[in-house]
Amino acid sequence: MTVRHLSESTEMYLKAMVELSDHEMVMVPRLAERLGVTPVSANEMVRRLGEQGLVSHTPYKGVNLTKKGREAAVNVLRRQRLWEVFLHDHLKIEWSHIYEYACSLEHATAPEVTEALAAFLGDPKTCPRGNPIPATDGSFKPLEGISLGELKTGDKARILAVNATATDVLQYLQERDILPGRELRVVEVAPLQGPLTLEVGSRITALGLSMAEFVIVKLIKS
Amino acid sequence: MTVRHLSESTEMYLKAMVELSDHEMVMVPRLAERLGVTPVSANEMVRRLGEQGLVSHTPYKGVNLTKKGREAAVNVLRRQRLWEVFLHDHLKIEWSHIYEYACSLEHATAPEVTEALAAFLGDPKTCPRGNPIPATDGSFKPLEGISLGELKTGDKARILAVNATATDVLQYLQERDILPGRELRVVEVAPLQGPLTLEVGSRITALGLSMAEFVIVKLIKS
DNA sequence: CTATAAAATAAGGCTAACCATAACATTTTT
DNA sequence: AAAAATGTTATGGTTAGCCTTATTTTATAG
Ligand SMILES: [Mn+2]
Ligand SMILES: [Mn+2]
Ligand SMILES: [Mn+2]
Ligand SMILES: [Mn+2]
Repeated sequence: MTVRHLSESTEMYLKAMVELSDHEMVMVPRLAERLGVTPVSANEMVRRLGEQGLVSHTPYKGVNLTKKGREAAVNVLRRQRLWEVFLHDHLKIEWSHIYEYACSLEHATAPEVTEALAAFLGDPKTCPRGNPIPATDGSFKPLEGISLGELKTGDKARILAVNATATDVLQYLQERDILPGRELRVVEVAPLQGPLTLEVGSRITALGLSMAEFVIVKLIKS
Repeated sequence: MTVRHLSESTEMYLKAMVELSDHEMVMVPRLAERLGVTPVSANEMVRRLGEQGLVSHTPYKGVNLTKKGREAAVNVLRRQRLWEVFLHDHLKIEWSHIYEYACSLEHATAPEVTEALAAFLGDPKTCPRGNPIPATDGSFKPLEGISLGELKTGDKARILAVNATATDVLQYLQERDILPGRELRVVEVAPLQGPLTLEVGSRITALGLSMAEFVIVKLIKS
């Protein structure tokens, strides 16, 4: 019954599932990509997670989290985002590095430490990448935003969150001032999956579609 | 040349070696006890550590750290003790739990995080268990104290450090106010490895020899 | 110097996560 | 309906860390 200690790998699979698509089914090869393993390895792991009652897999349809799995996953998210706040606000670690470091610490954090950290930080509601921090009971309101990649030429929007995880991608975005809170305007959308041209604070930047997928925005004016 | 990422297990073996006896040789079965593994497993691990140039093992004489191994070990100590300070002073985690929690976090802490944490904490010199915190370059002055088990009846001493690691042992000591900074007097030393009777702050406590070994004191008056 | 205790090694096993390569099943596209 | 693309499974590996049981080697105490 009690959720005994889950391995780092297990926690990363579960977290990847909420990050990729909360509640919807995820194809196993998508999980594999996100986690940097082969589809065969991801299938093996999904079988193990299934045996532990953390996920359910319908072949050719996808995997999703069970109640138990989702609880564990959301708890990992909580730990990760609390550490992100600490690393950013208190340790003054560079924004583009905090995800990576928090992603290590999250697996080494006991419940008592998690709750003490939350209290120390003043129960923050948002992490530096713009995402909501789940409460102790697992509740959190997902962002009501759309991907930057869905905007059309001329649209104006405010950046809500940046969901990239790779440090180099985060650094690339940080250098271009594509950060939570910033406002932007879509100057042009190139055809054929081409790049977006953006104006962010009087600065013009081109951004590939795959990177734009990571940026969650709220439309201000279309 | 560069010390790439060492596994948690590797770091724990190295740390155990400095904790058990800095610079002196350690018998492999002593390491095994400290780490809670069988002597066979410890021997296997020592072989692997030897292959990586972290330790050198002379059969029937003992193991010791190489320069490279000691550097890595001391760095683990630094991380551990910095986290202990954070957990104790900022998160207000109960004293008897901080070793255990810091012992998880230490392996998940990148150099940049370690240094930022040290700066945040104001470069503390001592951890809540009384031990010195090694500097970035690995330097630290070991405590010049003796084990509480070496005291004689009538001796007065001040507790410098408590080197226990098991949470239940730490809790036992905490309950009896056997903490760094406290002063005590040895009321009686029972013969045949028997317990010590101590007076700690007007309170009389009996303490087994094996626990007394964990307590490092400075003799005030004999 | 020999008996005993302690340390080490040999041998065989286990599990969690990974890998590659190949075969197979299903869905999607044409 | 067939072809192509995608997802899954089968098979056989690897590595790090653990385990047990049995044997061998060395140190040490009498
Ligand atoms: Mn992680
Ligand atoms: Mn540890
Ligand atoms: Mn073997
Ligand atoms: Mn197999």
